[in-house]
Amino acid sequence: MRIATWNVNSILPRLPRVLEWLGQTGTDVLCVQELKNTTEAFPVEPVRELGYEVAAYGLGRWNGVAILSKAGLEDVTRGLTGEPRFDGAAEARAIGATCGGVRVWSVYVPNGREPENPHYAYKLEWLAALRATVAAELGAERPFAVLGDFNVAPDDADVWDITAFAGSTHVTPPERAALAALRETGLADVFPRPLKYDHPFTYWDYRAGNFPNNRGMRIDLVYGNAAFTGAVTDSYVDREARKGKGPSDHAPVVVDLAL
DNA sequence: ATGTCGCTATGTTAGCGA
Repeated sequence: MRIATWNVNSILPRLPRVLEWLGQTGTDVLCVQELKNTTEAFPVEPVRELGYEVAAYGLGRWNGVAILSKAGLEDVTRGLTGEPRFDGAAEARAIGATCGGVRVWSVYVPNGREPENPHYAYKLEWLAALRATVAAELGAERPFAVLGDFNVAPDDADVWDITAFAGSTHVTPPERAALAALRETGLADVFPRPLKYDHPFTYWDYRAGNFPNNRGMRIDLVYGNAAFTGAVTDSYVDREARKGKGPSDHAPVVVDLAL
């Protein structure tokens, strides 16, 4: 089974590339983030024509997550248990489903903006709710993984230049501690191969030639339990999908499993 | 580092988020 995660930065303008990529890679289960649209506006038909079932969760112009599967799609859950709101509003940042016996969550963790911004406290609260939701669902038997845009670089090596991140979100100790607490429920980082350079980045800002200069970050992650990681045969970042006309600013992370 | 992209309303350009 091939499972992947991809922040597409709006599903409608990205649809041609997503469809082409699904056809090329034969991905069985794709976790999508940043739909930037409502559940109802998700382009279900063209995805269905490729053989995928779709579970989408979008509330408007921001956020939005989905799971596309041709391995079955059951027990869909929208939102986290005890999920915090921001500025009084619910946001569509998490969706879970069981696909061919594997429980997957597609998550889009809040950005945090700046450490002083209320969005940063919201980010930490959101990660705590993710941990609680995961802890309640985890079992030893069933393969389980949380995939998505975590908006946290787990290690200094996961950004192109740690000195450029002084005072910034994505690298602060509380954010990294929240990831560590998530792993402590029984999950491990499925570390992908880079297809180029020494270190796998998954996101490069559109501006300033960041992609050609490889000024990237590894913030799109796959956290799996032992039943999941024990079945992994390969994992890589498909940086080819960041190239060319009209790409997302994120590349997909692909995981192959002997399941 | 802030050079781009996508979205919406204030609407054919500005402001916001990332």
